[in-house]
Amino acid sequence: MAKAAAAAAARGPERRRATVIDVAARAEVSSATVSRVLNGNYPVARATRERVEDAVRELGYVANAHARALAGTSSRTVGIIVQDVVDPFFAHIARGVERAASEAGRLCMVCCTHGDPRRELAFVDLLHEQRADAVVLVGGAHSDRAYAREVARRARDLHAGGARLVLCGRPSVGRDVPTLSVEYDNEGGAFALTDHLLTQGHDRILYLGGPPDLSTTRDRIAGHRRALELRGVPCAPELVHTGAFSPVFGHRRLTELLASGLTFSAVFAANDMVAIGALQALEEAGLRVPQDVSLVGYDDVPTAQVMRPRLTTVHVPLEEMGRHAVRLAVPGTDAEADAWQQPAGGGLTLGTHIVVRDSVAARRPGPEGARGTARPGTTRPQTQTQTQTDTPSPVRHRPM
Amino acid sequence: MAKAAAAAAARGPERRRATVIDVAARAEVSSATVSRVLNGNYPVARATRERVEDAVRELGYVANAHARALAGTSSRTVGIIVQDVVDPFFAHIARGVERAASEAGRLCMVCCTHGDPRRELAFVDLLHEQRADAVVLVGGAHSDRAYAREVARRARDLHAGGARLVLCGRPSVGRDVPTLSVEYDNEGGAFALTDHLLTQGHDRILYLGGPPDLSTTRDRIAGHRRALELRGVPCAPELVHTGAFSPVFGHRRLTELLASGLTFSAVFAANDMVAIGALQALEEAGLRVPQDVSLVGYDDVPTAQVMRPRLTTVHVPLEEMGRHAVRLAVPGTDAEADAWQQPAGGGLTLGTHIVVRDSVAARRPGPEGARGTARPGTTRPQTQTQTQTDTPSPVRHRPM
DNA sequence: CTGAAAGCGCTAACAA
DNA sequence: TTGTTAGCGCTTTCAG
Repeated sequence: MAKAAAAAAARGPERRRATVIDVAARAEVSSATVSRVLNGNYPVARATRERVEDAVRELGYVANAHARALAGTSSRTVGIIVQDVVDPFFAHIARGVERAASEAGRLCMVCCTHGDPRRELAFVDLLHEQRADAVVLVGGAHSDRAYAREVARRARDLHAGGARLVLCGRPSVGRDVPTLSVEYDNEGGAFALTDHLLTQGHDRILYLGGPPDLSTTRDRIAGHRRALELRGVPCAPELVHTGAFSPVFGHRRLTELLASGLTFSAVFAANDMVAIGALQALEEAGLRVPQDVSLVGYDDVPTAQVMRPRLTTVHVPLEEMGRHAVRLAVPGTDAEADAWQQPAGGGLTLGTHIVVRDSVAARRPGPEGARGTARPGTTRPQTQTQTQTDTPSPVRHRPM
Repeated sequence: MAKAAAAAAARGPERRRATVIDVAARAEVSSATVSRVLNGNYPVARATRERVEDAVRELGYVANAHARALAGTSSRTVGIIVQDVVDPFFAHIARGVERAASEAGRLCMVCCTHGDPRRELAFVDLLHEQRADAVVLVGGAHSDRAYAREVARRARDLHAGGARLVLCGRPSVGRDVPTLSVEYDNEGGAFALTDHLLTQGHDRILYLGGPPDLSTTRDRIAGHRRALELRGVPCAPELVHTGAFSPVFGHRRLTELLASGLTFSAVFAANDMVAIGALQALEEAGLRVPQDVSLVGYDDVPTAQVMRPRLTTVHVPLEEMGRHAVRLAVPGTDAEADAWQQPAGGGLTLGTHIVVRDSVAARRPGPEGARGTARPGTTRPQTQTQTQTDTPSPVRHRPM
């Protein structure tokens, strides 16, 4: 009788799972043979294999992934760190990551930070402990020097251990830090959106929402400003109100702003969630969208098509970003081979484009006044979604 | 020099992570002491501890969760198996699971089946291999004898190994199979919804969507039928059209049905996603909701409040279900202690209630006709969401 | 308070 | 084709 089995027997009849040793004993082979049958990566005589398979079945044997990971083979997992699984922005990226991981034979571990940078760091560590093949850090980063350094350190640790840190939708943390990155043209999308609004005659555009210290917010505002400047429209500071990325924020803040008497003819919501709240606030104030006020969002989550009026927004290839993130980092993919060559260069940027729907109208000349057009949402013929700008994906896109 | 280190040296200068041995050597203590410092569950002299902590930092040591799991302590992970992380129904449950897991100091592994029962089974195995403390199986189950047996077998294996299979929103797989379960009053919600429609004078209600062989669909239709029978309304078979749980299905099928000349005054969409598609089909056909046709959904996902008209639906405590699922199964929670006592009894059912919004109107007497009310979506005063029925959560609810 | 040593379950040389 | 045997990195008695 093998040592392990003997020890188990000595421990008494407590709950115990079958191990390779048990299977081996039952099939009257060695543990190595069992391993070979299980992994199917080595020739095993048919009869032997069948005996082992029977034993496995009879014993209800289930391999131990930890022992397996410990004994050499990779853990076959990838980790993803997001703020919130429910937020469609993150959910879609997570789906991409999960799918690509699963296609690469990996399990996906999801962690939610709820916006706390410390939790984010802690999760990177946790995932590192799990020996994830890749850790994907999703969404805007807080622009904090010390924080970036912490991330950089972890990226190096991960890299030293054969794993990869992938930055998805956030800026690099340093010139020669071994991270991979999947970006989207955040600034360009914002530029195109504001330009669209400008073209429609809006010159007082309220920028609403998004945590002020987040890279995402910074980039979107940058694009917004660039468009403004290009048309020589002054960028009034009282028209920029950052805060959060939620419907609640959009609703609350816009309601306050409306009450304060601030004037504007269009609202650039920092993302679609904020736009949802903003729309509600506008409705409650008796303002029609787009007749009285135009409204745009960002991200193009599915709800944008369901809202009435349907929301004009910027399409971001969320799921695709997630897929690329793991493709870049996980062994067994074409992209991966290259990625390892370019220490800090493994970055790709996907294009964004605006999607014109029904929430923007040309600015009316007078202060108030009926525009004889149809009300949205009823028998009006469906306008097909129009693509304003659309660049082939992995190409940097700069509408101008 | 320690054995491991020697072996490593022999292996050459390849990429290698620091281990407890390395840390021990550097701090000039034994590996046992390092372990004690790391886990902080044992008294260690202050000076020693500090030496170890320094060594850890200097070496960039990161513990190996697999070795840890292997050496006895649990893997500290829970697994969740859903169809799709993007679908709000699953996303919300997943959020509950993730939060509760994280509160219990566990990592959460998410797997997506995309509706394939075989993938589901495969993931249970995978999660078992990972030695997850709990595996949460979410959403309706395919009513298949053999399949239920497979699930039952895995539940027993898991249980034998000290883990738990939690059925979330799906029926038990057998009398004395050691599963835990978190249900919601699916049938009751459907009953209440149909009853509401009936009360408004609708007697030809189209039931639309949901995979026909899914337990969820079966239960919802059962509630629908019960309400119909109770009021003596015949349940016309041509008014039940199952299929899928997506907007696309809702849109396509309803468009066909409308073209076919089928008559009905209300649509009971199998869930909110189907309702979204149905609404679009209705609009395209020039029918107003709720003036011409009433529409209800199920699940009460956030989008239901954003749609115009806002959707009347059944609220399901999704996130709460997720939380309960892990509470029940994971060591270190109050609920958990009891759960282990009751082999197959660890089940709780949360209540559902309908949420009345703007998508249902009393059936009009004549065939066509203007109802002088305002069009939805503009300056109309906001009707606050009304709660029709609402039972305290963990109590079985049966509107009647 | 600290060290020595025995595994946890599996894989991967290396032999046979 | 199959068996033997080292470990993988950590926790945990059992001594000291």
